[in-house]
Amino acid sequence: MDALTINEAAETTGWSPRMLRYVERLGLIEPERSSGGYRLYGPAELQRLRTLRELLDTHDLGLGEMGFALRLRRDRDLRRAVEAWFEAKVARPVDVPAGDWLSWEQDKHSRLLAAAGAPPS
Amino acid sequence: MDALTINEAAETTGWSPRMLRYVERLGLIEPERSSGGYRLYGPAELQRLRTLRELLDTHDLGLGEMGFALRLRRDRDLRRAVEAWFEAKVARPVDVPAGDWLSWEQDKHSRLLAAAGAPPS
DNA sequence: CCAACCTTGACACGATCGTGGTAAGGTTGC
DNA sequence: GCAACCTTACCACGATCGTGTCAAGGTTGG
Repeated sequence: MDALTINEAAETTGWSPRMLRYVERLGLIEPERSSGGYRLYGPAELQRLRTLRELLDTHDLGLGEMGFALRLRRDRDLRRAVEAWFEAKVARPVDVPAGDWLSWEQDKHSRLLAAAGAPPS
Repeated sequence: MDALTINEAAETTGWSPRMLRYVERLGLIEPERSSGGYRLYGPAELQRLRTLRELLDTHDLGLGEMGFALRLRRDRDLRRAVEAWFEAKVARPVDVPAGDWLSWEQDKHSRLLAAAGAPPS
């Protein structure tokens, strides 16, 4: 057989079965299912589980943070919005009439989107 | 005067003073300081505070997640490691001798780093 | 067919997050 | 010089996270 059930996968990867289900719910590793609904972990999933553990340990990350990273890479709008916000720190427009910035509402947002493009730091 | 103190900034942005300090501790918005140590919020910071609020609301984000996004964009190693892990989901090598993958320890990591490069989804 | 395993769902519980308050002391500006 | 504001540093407290355990029921395979 080429696929392990959840307890076997837990033993060879060091994760607990509970955590494997949690990791799946975060969308990070979603194993195939048997016709009856059993999770089936293949070599690829097992390896990814091991490297995931290593990634979390070496960079002191949490699963939630990896879940957010996944969201970032799946949701293009979100990614662009977040990047735009950070870019604004650099690409600050100064052509706003003094005294007017208090009423300068966030339609600036669109301007930010137009000015996309990250300079190599 | 062109810069507001923390309470004034709080009033015009809707954040609480407490939260402004928190946002600062996360590294998201770090206002200048007066010679005596008072935080001084200029137009740019005020605008960023407003757009930050909007970003969090429209995408249902938390400050912690934005803090992580900041980490991602500041720490090149972290960003590459995270990306490499996600890329591995796609760029799965199959040239591992069958039955041997159980002992295939995570020195694969280096291979992953070597195989960087995102295909346009 | 039946023991051993898996499924989802619920309750639990310490740790961290998001947010507020308060205290002790320094800064500003009229 | 002094009232009003700011600073940092704590204690607090509900909410969520990470993780475990248990219960009721379905699946697998010899």
